[in-house]
Order: sequence, then structure tokens, then C-alpha cells
Amino acid sequence: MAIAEYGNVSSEFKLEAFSMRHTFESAQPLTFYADYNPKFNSLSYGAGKLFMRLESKEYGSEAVLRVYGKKSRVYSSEAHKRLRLDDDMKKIYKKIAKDSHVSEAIARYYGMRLTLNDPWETTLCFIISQFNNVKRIRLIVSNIVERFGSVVYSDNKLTVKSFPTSEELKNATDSELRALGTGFRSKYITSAAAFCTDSIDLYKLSPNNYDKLKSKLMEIDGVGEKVADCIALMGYGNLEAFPTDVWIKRTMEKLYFDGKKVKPRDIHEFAKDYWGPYAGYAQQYLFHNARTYREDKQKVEKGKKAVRQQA
DNA sequence: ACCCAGGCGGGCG
DNA sequence: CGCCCGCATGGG
Repeated sequence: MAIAEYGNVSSEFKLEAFSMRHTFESAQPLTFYADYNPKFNSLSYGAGKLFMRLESKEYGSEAVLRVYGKKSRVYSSEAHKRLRLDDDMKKIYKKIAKDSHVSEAIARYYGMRLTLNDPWETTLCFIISQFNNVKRIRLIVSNIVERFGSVVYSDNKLTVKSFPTSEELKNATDSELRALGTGFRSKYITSAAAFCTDSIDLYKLSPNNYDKLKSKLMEIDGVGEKVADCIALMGYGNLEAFPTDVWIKRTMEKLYFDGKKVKPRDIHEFAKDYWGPYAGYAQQYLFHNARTYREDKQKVEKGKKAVRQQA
């Protein structure tokens, strides 16, 4: 879909170090249900009650991001917040590129931003992420949006739905959720939806106190330390958080612990000491690199092989 | 057929 | 506390 078909340009951002593609291919909550189109470098999604449409043109290290929509101020501030456009990437890169591991990942995925997502959306996405893979997480999350979200835009070619609130989900039945592929996580979803509607206000938690935020989040059923770190990082923008999943654990052991098996606590300690307040950005670059670099190399090899066979 | 995926809660020592 | 296990589902 060419985004420009759906309304006039609301605002434009001229940016340094911004890559729509790397941001939206790096497995963050928005990317689990936003409709990203690599051909036009554009995307649409239901941001609360808004139909968000974005398009980015990138030339070298410079980008022009266009936001479409009539209520200019609302749309542009939403995009600005969600894509963390205030982040000073040059400064952040300087702080985290302390070795070739991180600096090579930055070179490969230059301009990739962390995104700032709605806290409840982030909670649900990462409850679903446990013991799962990214492709299936995307499928399940988009199934949930399709089944329980409400329509924010519709015409004869396109319908866009919003991410359901905890209230909209708390009465979902177990079999309804399992039918969407959630599996054993279904009980966590209904339990978390009820808890976040009735017993805790995610929108009133302070994002700045890392330890306190994390322990509050871990009161939610289905949220352990790793998921709490993901929510702190991508739902609250706490850049100290360092989610330690299987990819990061393997990568960290290989790169910084001489191949030895270590506990997540050791990794957290190292990350805090080494990257400090921007550990979360280092994590996102190492994570995306670990997940995709082998894959990219395989594609390149496959392409070369096809060319050889043609010749 | 077997292994793995952005882990968690519960049970046991 | 720390460790170990089962857990649904689909793709490589």
C-alpha cells in the first residue's frame, strides 16, 4: 500500500541516523502488528484511536520522515514519541560503541531506534514472547488485534484496528485465546488483563526508577525478570534495562565471558558497568545483529550461488 | 524424526 | 534462595 493514498502530509521530520527498515524489522512491540511495507518504506497501524501512517525517505545517513493525517499536531507528536526522535544517536553510539562487537552492529543497522510503546501493549506482547519465536509472536499479536481490536480506519481497500486494551481483553475466554495460537500463555493473558484493569495502573508507574519499576511489573502474572526488562525498556523507555533472552545470553557469553556459561545476574552486572545508562540500546543492537546477521550472510551466499548457476 | 524459539511458575532440596 | 521441569505450536 502506498501510504500517500491515505491523506495529506501532516508533518515532516528531517533526521540524522534514522532507519525505518531496521527499526521496524527489529522485533519491537509496534513491529509485531504495524503493517510495514519495505517497498515504500512506509507503515500503518492503529495507535490508540489514531490511524497512523508514516513514510520515510533515506539518503545515506539522512532521512525525511513524513507523517500523514489531518490533525497535524496530534499525529506528529505521536510519531515523535513512539519513534524516540529526540534520541541523540551520535551521542548514544559514542557511549555504547566501546568495542568492535557493538560498533559493527551499529554499522550494519545504522539508524535503528528503540521504540516507545504503550505499556499495556508491551506487556501483552512480551507475555506472548515467552518460549516462542518472533515470527509466531507477530502472528499471535496480529491475530489478537484482528480479533479484539476496534476499527480506527476503514475504506473499501483497507481496515486498520487498534491494539485491544486490557479491559477489552479481560473477558476473553480460554478457548478464544487458544484459537489465536496463544497456547499455554492464554491463562497469563486473561490474568494479566484483569490485573492491569483492576489492580494496577500501568500508566501511573514511574519510568525512571529501574529497580522499583521492574519489581512492580513482576507482580503481573506471566511477567518474570526478562519480560519485565523488555517492558521497562520498550514500554517505559528506561534505557538501563537489559533484557537477557537466549540470543543475548549466548552472544554475551561468547563475546564478553570467554565462552563460559554465566547467569543472567552476571550479564546484568556487566551491562550496567560497561554501558551504564544506555545498556538498552546496546542490547537492541546486539540482539538484532545476533538474530539477523547469520541470516543475512546466508541470503548473500544463496544469491551468489544463484548468480553462479545462471552464468 | 528432532530441535529450537525475545521464559515463566511451581515444586523440590 | 537456586535448580529443574513442563509447557503449546509451528518452522527449519
